[in-house]
Order: sequence, then C-alpha cells, then structure tokens
Amino acid sequence: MKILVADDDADLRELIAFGLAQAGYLVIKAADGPAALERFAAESPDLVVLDINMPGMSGFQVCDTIRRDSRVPVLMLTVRGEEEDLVRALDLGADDYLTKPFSPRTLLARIRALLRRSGVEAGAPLAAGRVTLDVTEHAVRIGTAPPVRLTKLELRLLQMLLAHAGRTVNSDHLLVHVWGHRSGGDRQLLKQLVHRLRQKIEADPSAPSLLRTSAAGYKLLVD
Amino acid sequence: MKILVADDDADLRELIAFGLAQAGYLVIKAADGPAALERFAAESPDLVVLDINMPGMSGFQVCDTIRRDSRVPVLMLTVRGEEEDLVRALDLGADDYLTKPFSPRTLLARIRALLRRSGVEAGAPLAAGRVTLDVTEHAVRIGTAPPVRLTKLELRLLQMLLAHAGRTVNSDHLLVHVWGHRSGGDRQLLKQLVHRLRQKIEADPSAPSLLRTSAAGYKLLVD
DNA sequence: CCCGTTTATAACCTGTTTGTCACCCGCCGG
DNA sequence: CCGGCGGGTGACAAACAGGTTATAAACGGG
Repeated sequence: MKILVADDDADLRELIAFGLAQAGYLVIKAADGPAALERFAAESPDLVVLDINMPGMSGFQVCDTIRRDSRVPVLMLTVRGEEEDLVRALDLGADDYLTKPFSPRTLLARIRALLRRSGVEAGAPLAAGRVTLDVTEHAVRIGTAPPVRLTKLELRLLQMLLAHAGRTVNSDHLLVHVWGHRSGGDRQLLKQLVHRLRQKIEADPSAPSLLRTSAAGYKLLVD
Repeated sequence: MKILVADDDADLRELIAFGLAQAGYLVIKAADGPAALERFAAESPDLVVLDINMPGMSGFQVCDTIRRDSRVPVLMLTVRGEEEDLVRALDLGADDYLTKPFSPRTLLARIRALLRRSGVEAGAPLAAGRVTLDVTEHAVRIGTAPPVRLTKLELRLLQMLLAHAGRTVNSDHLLVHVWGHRSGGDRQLLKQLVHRLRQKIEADPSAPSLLRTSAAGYKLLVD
C-alpha cells in the first residue's frame, strides 16, 4: 500500500512518513507541489496526504490537478480555524481533512478509514514467498534464518520489489522510487545497492536465487 | 498497444507522439480528419487521441464516424473554456477530454486510465497467432516452446511486427520505430537485426516461416 | 566534535549487444 | 554472358550493461 505525503515542512513530513512506515505502509515523500505531482504520476500511490500551505504551488492546486487524472483518496492537512480552506478542499475533491496539530495516531486512523472506504484496503503485504519484511525494525527475514538489518535505501528497494513480487521491476522505476529524482544516467547507484542487498539476503550472493537480474530491471523470485 | 494521434498542429502532434513512444506505445500519426479515419481503418489502434480543431473535418466528425464502427476509447483535445465543445464531444461518445495546454504527464495518466477502464490495459502480453510477447520480461514464446529472451532492439522490432501481424511493415517504418533517428540508408542494421531475431524465433532460420521478407519490408505470418 | 555507518563515485572486469564490413547468392536487364 | 542490386550470412570490433572491489564523501548518534 503506497501513500504519498506532500508537505514542505520537513520535520512534519518526516514525522508523518515515519509513522506511516511504522504502520507498514510504503511512503513516498514530496516537499512541494510540483514534486508531489511528479511522484504521483511516477508512483500511482493508493492515497495522498497533502498539506495546503506549500510555497509555490498550493495543496489546492495539487489536489485539483490530481483529481483530473484520478479518484485516489486525498487527505488534506489544514491549520485550525481556516474554515473556508476546508470548504474549498472538499470542493476540489479532497476526501477528508485534518487540522494541525494532530497526533500520528489520529492520522493513521483517518487513513485507515479512507482506505477502507475506498475499498483499497487489504492488509499491507509485507511478505512474499520466503521473504518477510519488518518495516519497523528495518529488518528482513529469509525463510527461518535470523533477521538481517537493512539500511534505508536497501529497505526501499526491497519494499518496491516485494510490492511487485515475481514481476520484473524496471530499473527506472526503482531509481525513481528509491532516490526520487535522477532521471537518467545513475544506474551505478542501483547497481551498488542491489549488490549490497544481495550480500545481505542471498545465500550465495554470486549466484542470486531471490533477487534476479531480468530484462530491463530486477525481480524478486517468490516460488 | 497502438495509439492514433490526430492533430493538425505538427509540433503538438510530434510532442505527444514522442511522449507516448517513450512510454512504450506504438504511435500512429494523422494530420487531419480524413487521414485519421484512413489510418484508423488501416491500423485498428487501441486508443485514439483526437484534436477537436482540425481544418476540413473536425474532431467531432471523426469521432462520430469512428463511433459507428467501433467502441475504441477516444480522448478529445479541446481548448480551455469551450464548454459546449466538451458536452458535444462526450455526447458523440468520446470517453475523456483534456483541455490545452496540458502536460505530457497528464496525457499519459489519462491514457493509462482509459486503457485500464476499457480493459485493454497493458501488462497483458501482446500476442498474435503462435507468437506471444511478454514486454516486461523481454521474452517471446512461440507456440508452447520455452520462452526466449530478446534484446532491446529485437523486442522493439518484434513489437512493431506483432502490432501489424499479418501485414507487411515497411522497412523505413521499422527503422524509425526501432532506432528512432537514422535516415534511409541504414538497411544493413535492419538486415542484421532481422537475421538475429530469426535465429531466435524460427524453427529453421534459413527458411523463415514466421518472419517473412516481403516487398519493401517484413511481415509476421499469423495463421 | 568524533567515529562508525551509510551512500556516492570511480575504476576495472566480464559477457552481451550492437554496429560495421566483407562476401555470398539469386535475380534481372542489357 | 555479365554486372549491378538487394537481401542473407558470418566474423569482428566497439559500445554497453551488469558485477565487483576500492575509496571518498556525507550522515547520524553519542
């Protein structure tokens, strides 16, 4: 389950992202409106959390633009007391709102409710085949082997592969998901990251049995 | 997946075509209404992008004519503010519309949504006769034989032939689709590529039964 | 501020893919 | 009969992509 969080306040953004990741969601972050739209197009998240106050392009505009393409649930973040903001947000097709400050617990509850309402809810798949990913611990377990700690980037890579277990994930998609920016040339980073991840999860890293190179990308074998 | 783009503005047409080609679609272009209908009949695209403002024969007429024969998804391009245009377009059976100016990204998102809605969505392997192409895996399967891996260029060549299965595809079209640039002279590349592809998919490469040479180009036999 | 960890950059090696060349053959017109 | 043309074939080199190792830069917790 992928959730896009767009907020220009880095602290708040990270707080939200952390909370959602804890809860087992795959989180995509954006610091401003254009970035949000870009990540939205690239990732097709299942839900969007959108701050109204963003420099440059407001949450309203982002919401409006998203609504032209998609019926994805949108949850807006507002400051208390801006009544007309709420009205406008809901007019533009937002599905719910939350006034700051709010507790992570509340946010989570609202998100669950939204996902349930939109019928997308389905226990976050943290496992496929012999691979079990514990997002809160940044750890992965292969079969019954003891858990291995993963770094942030390794986790994101594995999360993406796990979300598409059994299918090939295009290198460009992986690049965008793990690093966000970087359009073209940076295959080298992915190469390294895959290498490091293989060292951690493969029984024999030189003959990968789980994380396979395939066509134009990589895939996680599940059978 | 074939998409017909009809727009009299050459710049916009090429921009759209480029974006779609990048996204892996096979693009057919038309500069006016009659050409659009002609290409539509000849190519049976999976989706049509239609500009309303075209000299001679308007997008409305084209849409109307197409709708007599086909339920293919149609996306209309309008200029902002022409409210009644929209109504008319949707009346005539267009499935979605987009007001200019729009970003290539938005167009792509809409097209994906339309294809998904119409149940044609990619991911479904491209197939004709005994040939089944799995684009994400870069693999082709002939009848029940085990899948064969294809290189990037082989894949593009086969994609083009498969999209026009049974009909001859002009060498120049193949050159443009596979390599993009390159003026006429480079037949040698195509010759080689065909040769390599035959080694992979023909039972007897020296007596091709699938990928046949035919006047001015190549074709894929399906029956 | 320091130290260990994580991430980025670079270089090298390998096998694969692609571009190029030379040459073959069958066909056709002179 | 001959020579040119177009497609098919095999060989080879350049370019490329992925794997590996080493090292530098950035980060983050104490």
